[in-house]
Amino acid sequence: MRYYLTTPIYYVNSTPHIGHAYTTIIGDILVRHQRQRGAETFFLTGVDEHADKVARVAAERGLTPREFTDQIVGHWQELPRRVNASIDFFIRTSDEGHGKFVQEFLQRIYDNGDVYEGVYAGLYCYGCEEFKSESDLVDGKCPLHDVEPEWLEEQNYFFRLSRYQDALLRLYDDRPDFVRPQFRANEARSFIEAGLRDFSISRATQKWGIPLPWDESQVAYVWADALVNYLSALTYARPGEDLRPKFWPVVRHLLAKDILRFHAVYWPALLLSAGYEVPRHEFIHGYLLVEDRKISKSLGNVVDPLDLIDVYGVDAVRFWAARAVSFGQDGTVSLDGLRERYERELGNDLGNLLSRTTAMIARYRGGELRKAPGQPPWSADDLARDVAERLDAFDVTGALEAIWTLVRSLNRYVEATAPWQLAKDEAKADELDTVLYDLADGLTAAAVALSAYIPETAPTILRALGQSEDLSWERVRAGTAEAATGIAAAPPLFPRIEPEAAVA
RNA sequence: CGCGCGGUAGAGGAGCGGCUGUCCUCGCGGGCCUCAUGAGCCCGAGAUCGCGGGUUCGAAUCCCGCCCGCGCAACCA
Repeated sequence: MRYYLTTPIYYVNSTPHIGHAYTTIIGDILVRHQRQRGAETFFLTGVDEHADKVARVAAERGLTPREFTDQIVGHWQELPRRVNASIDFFIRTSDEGHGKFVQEFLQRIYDNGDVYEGVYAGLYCYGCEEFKSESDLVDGKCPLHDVEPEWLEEQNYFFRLSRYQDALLRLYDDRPDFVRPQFRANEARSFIEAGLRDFSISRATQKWGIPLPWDESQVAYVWADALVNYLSALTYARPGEDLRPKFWPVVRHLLAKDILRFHAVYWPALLLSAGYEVPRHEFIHGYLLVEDRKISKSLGNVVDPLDLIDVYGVDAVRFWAARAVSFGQDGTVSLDGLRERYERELGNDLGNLLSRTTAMIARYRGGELRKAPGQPPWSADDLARDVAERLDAFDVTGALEAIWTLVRSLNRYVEATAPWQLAKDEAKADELDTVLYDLADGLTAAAVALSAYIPETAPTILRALGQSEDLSWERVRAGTAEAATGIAAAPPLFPRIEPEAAVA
């Protein structure tokens, strides 16, 4: 089994914000989970560097574009590290390997007769030396230069998107799960149905970019360059190895709704034209809308996710991202919400469960866990199947909720069996052993199941229970815990955070 | 105009044809426990599941209409 997952490549000249972290975190949860199930995985993220603005800013600073992006790409390389995303490769569209591949890719489209010369017309700002869209303008003027852009026409190359209308409709009809959630597929499909126009894939006025192989006076336009990263990375991520046979087309693209059209319409058409299979799935998620009542003093409404990690820890932020908003929908989140989740769910439900479990094993059995399975009122086996099914379908939130149901069951089990009562009665020693075992066992299974979400904390739980740190998915089952000794009352997994520190 | 999404207890969300409106987080009222991170558990108050029709033995869940909020409408990562 193979699983290749991508995030979009982020625009290098902007700043990482919570939304970028969100996509990267969710992607990592999916990949880590598949890895637990024994899949051979590949996880790709990176940056898009070929924008005219990059070249312009670089020139202002007396740098080459690549020198400039070398300076700012660090923020983006930092992002996966800080959210503990287990990426396999970080692509930059200025990579030599990418450029070479894009040229090959476009040449195939060209050879296939899908490219023709046409006239591209638009509003052009001479100050910026680029075309502007309506949304770029303020009061009809370029906000940077405060002048009205001029209508300009240039000769460049177009891709015959219109030729792929029927093929795309067939794709959507044959593969209802190509784009998920379903309502996004509907959106894309109705867009296609309304009729597709060819689009320009090159720019004559721009110099920073990948030259077209058949006309080096023009460079590839952003969408003809950036999307191809998903494929190009496979050709050079591991020197001397072509990963395409392994990971194409078992690719899953993760992206936010703003770039649905390019991924769900343009990209499959480009692939078909170039003779590649289309991706296995594209999952479109919504926006994380951060409620900015009492935060965002100087940063507008941009909350730096890295700051949140400093306060609450990476696992808490990952957990929150997966839990706070139903994955796929838009959702409003707040820093209060993060703190609540941290204290109530991670601290009280899970952290405290480990504390009380280990404390009782230490106190009543001198730290010895005996293998004495009972018939607890939950089924780790059902959980394993349910969670796997949900994560195969990108239901990151639902899968977590399912695991949390187990965590809550364990707390209820403690109350129902009252081990502190059993401990008072020598005749009930076996019963106590069973309860303690069931608790440790359930917690072991929960920790393994949760490890994709909270990769730092899960092994800590296993260690505290004297269990192996093996995260294989087969361990999410009843009776997974082994006998152990030397179990001591565990320190808090998610200690309370002082209010001062919590003010982000 | 068109297309899409949403409108569920005080707040925010799951649920999307069937056991009495079930569940989750927070808030509110009451109680239990003492293993534990001022943690845990139970009970309760609180909803005509936007409005009006229809389909069905049965609808929050499907269909039609309407109202309200949001998004998209093509070169905008």
